[in-house]
Amino acid sequence: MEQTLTISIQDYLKNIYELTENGESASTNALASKLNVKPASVTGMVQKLASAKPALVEYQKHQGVTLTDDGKKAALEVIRHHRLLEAWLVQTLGYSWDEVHAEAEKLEHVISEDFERRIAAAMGHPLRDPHGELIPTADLQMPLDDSTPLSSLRANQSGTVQYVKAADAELLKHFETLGLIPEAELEVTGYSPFDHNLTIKIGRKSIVLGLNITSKIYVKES
Amino acid sequence: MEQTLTISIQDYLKNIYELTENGESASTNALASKLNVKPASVTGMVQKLASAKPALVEYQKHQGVTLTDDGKKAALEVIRHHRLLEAWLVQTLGYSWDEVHAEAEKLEHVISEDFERRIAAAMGHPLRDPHGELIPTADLQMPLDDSTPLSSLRANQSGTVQYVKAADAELLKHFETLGLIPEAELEVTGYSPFDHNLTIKIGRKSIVLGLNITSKIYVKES
DNA sequence: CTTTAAATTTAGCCTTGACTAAATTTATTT
DNA sequence: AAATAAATTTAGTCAAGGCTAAATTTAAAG
Repeated sequence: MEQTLTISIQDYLKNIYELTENGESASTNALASKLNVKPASVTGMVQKLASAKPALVEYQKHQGVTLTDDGKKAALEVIRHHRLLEAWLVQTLGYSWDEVHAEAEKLEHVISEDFERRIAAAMGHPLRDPHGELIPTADLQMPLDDSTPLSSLRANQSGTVQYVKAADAELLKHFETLGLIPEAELEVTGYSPFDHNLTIKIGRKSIVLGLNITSKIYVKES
Repeated sequence: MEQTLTISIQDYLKNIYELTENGESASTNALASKLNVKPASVTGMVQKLASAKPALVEYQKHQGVTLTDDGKKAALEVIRHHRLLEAWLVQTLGYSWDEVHAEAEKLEHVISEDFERRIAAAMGHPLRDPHGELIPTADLQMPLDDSTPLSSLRANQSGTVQYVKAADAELLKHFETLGLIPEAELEVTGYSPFDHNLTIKIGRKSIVLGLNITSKIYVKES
């Protein structure tokens, strides 16, 4: 019997935010598997969030959930905490790029606004976390992203890696080995229209990357 | 109707530790008022802790609680977290001496052992927190204290302030104003056997302190 | 030694947020 | 359009960890 640890409202909101970034609404099932909880439990919590004093989500039976403005603010608050913490842990405690996530995941829920301000100021109000993800501003707006997936570049285009979208540490390590880390500069030297593979030059080496990778590396074209 | 926020087991253990440092056992009532919880709730939790897989407390009806070795280890773990965090927050984020407590109170429960090791190492394994309280060692022993209350000194004895035992920020500020902070050096110039007041010289000023203060300032005689 | 007061425990209730199983709705096939 | 499959919701259960009120112990006072 698995111990059934309880998910915070903040986690619900954060995950709804992530699932709805594409404009679609989040399904009960998707949320459930993201949160490691049964769909029925999600339904219950979502109903509660929808009927909270200031409603945090918009919810219609069988139609999925969306965040209200209040809910979105709360979600961005947690995401800001998370990303600032990741940056902070890397910069001051020498955490590696792929170790910070779990620690930030726990701290994000308990730090004060004062703590948030202090670390933001100490780092000079960074725009992106160590993965390159955008950090919501202090007034809880998500900055516009001027990057595109590496997979959208073609031969002779070049750019600077902005961020790397990978959940698991193993993949992150792999990217790091390839040199595909934020700030890295690269140039596309070849494109295979058949399988969408790209040949890129990074530093002094030339490598071929499949779509599974090029769709996860975001670059700013230059 | 007050919202009834739930107290962690760690908080129970930490507070039992503090109440039993004098060798006595902790009463249900004392624990209840420390934790802002009703005595009946304490009884319930204490019974649970006593019958946990490895028992965390020793408990006999109407006799109060004591920590088992396992319970003491868990308590010292949290206390170590708390004190390391206070030191860390003061040193790296410029928190003032009296602001750190609340923040550390929240963080102490969620940081990983890795985080603990990192901040301890970054600070060079400090012995005391910013209040001067001893920090339990990495192997969870409470170091011996070689300090005595200022109230035990007499004329012509002098010492260095080790720590200041005050719960509320207001009192801490007062001590700070007087210059009674860790590392400060002072000399006792007078003693009134009637009311136990001490006249001390600290820096270039001379002040008279009552027992209410001298019993809370701990010094290392020199 | 009683009596009264104070502290503690018991018993039963309430809320939260999970869970399972059954019912219902929506979506997909044929 | 009917039948089946997949997703979602409802209903009822459970464990935690608070709470209150009543019962019981221990301690203090006369």
